[in-house]
Amino acid sequence: MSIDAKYNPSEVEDKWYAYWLENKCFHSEPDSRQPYTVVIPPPNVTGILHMGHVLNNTLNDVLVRKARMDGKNACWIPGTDHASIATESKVVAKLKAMGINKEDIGREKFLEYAWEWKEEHGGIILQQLRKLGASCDWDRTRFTMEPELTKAVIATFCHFYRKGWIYRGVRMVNWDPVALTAVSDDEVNHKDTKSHFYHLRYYISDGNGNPTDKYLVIATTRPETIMADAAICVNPKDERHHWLRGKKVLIPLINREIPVIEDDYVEMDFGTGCLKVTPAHDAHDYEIGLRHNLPVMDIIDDHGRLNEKAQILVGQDRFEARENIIALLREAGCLEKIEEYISPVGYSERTDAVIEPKLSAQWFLRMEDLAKDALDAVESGRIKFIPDKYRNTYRHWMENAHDWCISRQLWWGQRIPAYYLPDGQVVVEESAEAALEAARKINPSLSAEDLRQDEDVLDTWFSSWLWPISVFDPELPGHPGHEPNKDLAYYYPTNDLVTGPDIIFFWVARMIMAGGEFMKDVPFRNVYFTGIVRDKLGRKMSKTLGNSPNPLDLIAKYGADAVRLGMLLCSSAGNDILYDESQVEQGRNFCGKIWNSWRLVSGWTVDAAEEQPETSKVAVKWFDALLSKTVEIVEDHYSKFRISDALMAVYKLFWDDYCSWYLELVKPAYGKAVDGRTYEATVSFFEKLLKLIHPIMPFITEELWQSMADRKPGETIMFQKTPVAGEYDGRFLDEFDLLRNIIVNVRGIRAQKQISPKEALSLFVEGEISAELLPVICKSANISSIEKGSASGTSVSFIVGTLKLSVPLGGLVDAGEEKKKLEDELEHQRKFLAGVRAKLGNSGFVAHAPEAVIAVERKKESDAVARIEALEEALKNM
RNA sequence: GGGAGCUUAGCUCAGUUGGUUCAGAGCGUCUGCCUUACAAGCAGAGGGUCGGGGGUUCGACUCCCUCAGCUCCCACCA
Repeated sequence: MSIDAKYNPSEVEDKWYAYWLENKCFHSEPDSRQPYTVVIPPPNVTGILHMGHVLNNTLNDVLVRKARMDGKNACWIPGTDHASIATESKVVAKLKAMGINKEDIGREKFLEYAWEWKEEHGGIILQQLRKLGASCDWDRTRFTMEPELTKAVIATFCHFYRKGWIYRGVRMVNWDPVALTAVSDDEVNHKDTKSHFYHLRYYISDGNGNPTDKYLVIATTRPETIMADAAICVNPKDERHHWLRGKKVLIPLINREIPVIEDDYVEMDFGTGCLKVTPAHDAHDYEIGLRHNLPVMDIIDDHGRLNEKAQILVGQDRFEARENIIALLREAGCLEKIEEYISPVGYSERTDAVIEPKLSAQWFLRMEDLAKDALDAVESGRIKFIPDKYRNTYRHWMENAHDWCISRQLWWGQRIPAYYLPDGQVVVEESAEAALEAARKINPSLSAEDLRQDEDVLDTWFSSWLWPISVFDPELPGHPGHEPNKDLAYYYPTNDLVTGPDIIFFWVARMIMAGGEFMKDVPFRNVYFTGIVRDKLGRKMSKTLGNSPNPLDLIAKYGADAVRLGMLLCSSAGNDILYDESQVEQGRNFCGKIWNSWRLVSGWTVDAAEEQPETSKVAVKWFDALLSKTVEIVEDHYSKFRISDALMAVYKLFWDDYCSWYLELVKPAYGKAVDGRTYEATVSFFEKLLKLIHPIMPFITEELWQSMADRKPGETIMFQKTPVAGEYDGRFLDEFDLLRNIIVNVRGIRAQKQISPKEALSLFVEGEISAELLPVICKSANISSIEKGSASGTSVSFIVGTLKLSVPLGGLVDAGEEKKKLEDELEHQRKFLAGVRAKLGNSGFVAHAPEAVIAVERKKESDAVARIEALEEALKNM
């Protein structure tokens, strides 16, 4: 677009993205360069872009573009996750709206609908990422449920099964009686709910199943489950209940005999100290049941109704049964009292139904060895977490890792490759054919129809934990002996992973496990944890609050570069992000600044014969040095993943130093031409600045880089080399800073008549700054090297750069006050010196501190000595 | 209940084994400017006893103890 117009992002963004695609700028193949690899945290296939994705993928893209410009072979693998639960529930909802029930149409038909849905809505998010400028290698796009990756998942299951680490067990799941499915722990919302605490009498049995007149009292919120009780439990330390030892009690109404047992789990001061143990309907009770070998009786069906095992109230809903059983208990004289009670109750996130703990057979993967190795990978430093604090969280979890329940009662996902024989035996094989073959070794007469495959699918994370491996070589997971293919050998391990801390266990830890198991190597070197994006009031962004802006609207309004910068401005690793649209405005403003600065320079007329003015010489020398210094700082920030700091350093270099100082200094007077040398330098600076900014703001930098010179077809700023820091004179930079302070001060004095930096500079160089201004300059410029002149103490000399100025002090300094100040300073310096020397004399410090730290201390020591000498000298002369 | 972390300017946050120029940045606010790249701009200014208290030290935003407030993770008490 024309430089004379106002910058309009929407005019250039699609153009350059198409250009990059057309020239295969994102594509990577193994070659002799060093690879830089990242895999995207695969978003849900049917998801749409939200602010969290924007943050995550902007950070990822900055890292990838930076690495690419550093000359590495950058490869960013995009893809999506099939997200069993989320996707299945969306499909179920859609079918429901069409009047179709999942169970009625059956598995095959349902999956057809699901795939149809995926084809229709899947991958929208990947298109949206392009709007953001994400430089993914789209040729390598993967989907966790595509055939190749599914094969990898199944092979992995078989691998661990053969290894003996996968087993079938019983577990308490969160059953949603409305959706008729189990939901994961994090899909359960615990809400404090008003309920009742029912105190019930259980009469002691006489040993023959008949009640005696003695009884104990238990407190429960769920009286409708008493028919499933397996025991009454008390704390062994609870002396109040010692008389119950060895006794049996009778369940009210049905008079079934159950034992009294003892377990530490029971809190003595909660309720009555007696707990009814109902293994089938409470997770803790189930654990107790296991410890004490109690029978399990399940009296609630899938719809939350009492079944025939309950003996009474059969067919009633659990809440209805609760009301009714209270009446029966009251009649039977077993109801002691009812208390009001607030208790946390689990609700299904999706249906808001009260969750029913339900026992069911599940598949588990043993975590013990996997967790140990994965913990070591982080503890040993082979994987770094940014910020480091998440190591604690990680360690805590890994040391207490429970076995991983990998089965899900869903249809959308990889179906568990376990096949049951008619007699209940099970074979696990990669395919139905292989399973039949294996089954025939047990029973040769079996046919394919006799085998029944497990109905459940695998946890989504059981496919995404293979992601960093399977996206390159789907053959390898499950077959650790296989030779990695060319891609995997070249790109693995990946370098950095950018993701949220909420999935540190679900995903990050498990990828580390899979990496250790199949590659004997970590899947990535660094994990950068982003925070949660919140609104400016600190609330989580959510649909119901309506406080989440649509990123695409933002991009349309402000441009992708502005959105990226706005997002990065407030993002330090691991902290939550309080998003505010004003940050995006700031990004837009920065685009405008960059644009307009080139508008200025490109409009200059150049006269090669013109001599370069002194001020321009100084300005060029200064900015060249400052650029080098800033590049060093920026590199340091990037190396420590301080992205927002790197961004801010570049931002200030461009706006404050390049635009406000450099351009103002070299700008030719109105109607005059600029000299050739200054022009060349300016253009070269601008190009370097564009390269520094490109990883953060890819579109505007490409547009300007393309327009500032004739570029060859296919050329792009994406593959230009990051500017490298040259040698520079640090002292000169310091002097110039001093000069800037003085100029600022001169401006302040002459506030009524503002002068340009250039004017101020010449005033100073030509000695036109009057003596009366110097004491003020001295004060504001914080000049440390004030030298007392004559013994009378009436004049000072300033040393600024190579200039030495001397002026009378007049009555500005009180001699007595001054002496006191110097004495105090001397005192301080002596103490300081003693402290530093004590530190240096400490053999432990010298032995363990790095060389650089010791050097700093030595520098402090010599500086302090010099200061003390100077102060002593000054005091002597007063 | 168990674990982790946070508290620095009006807001959002930096502050790298305690050290002199370490009390900072960005935004916002206030003041003055439509100066021919840019009012989405330019030039300036003000603003914090670093949550409270105590301790260690020559010296503490930094280390220790304690109190208060907030956040997150895990478990959710029959």
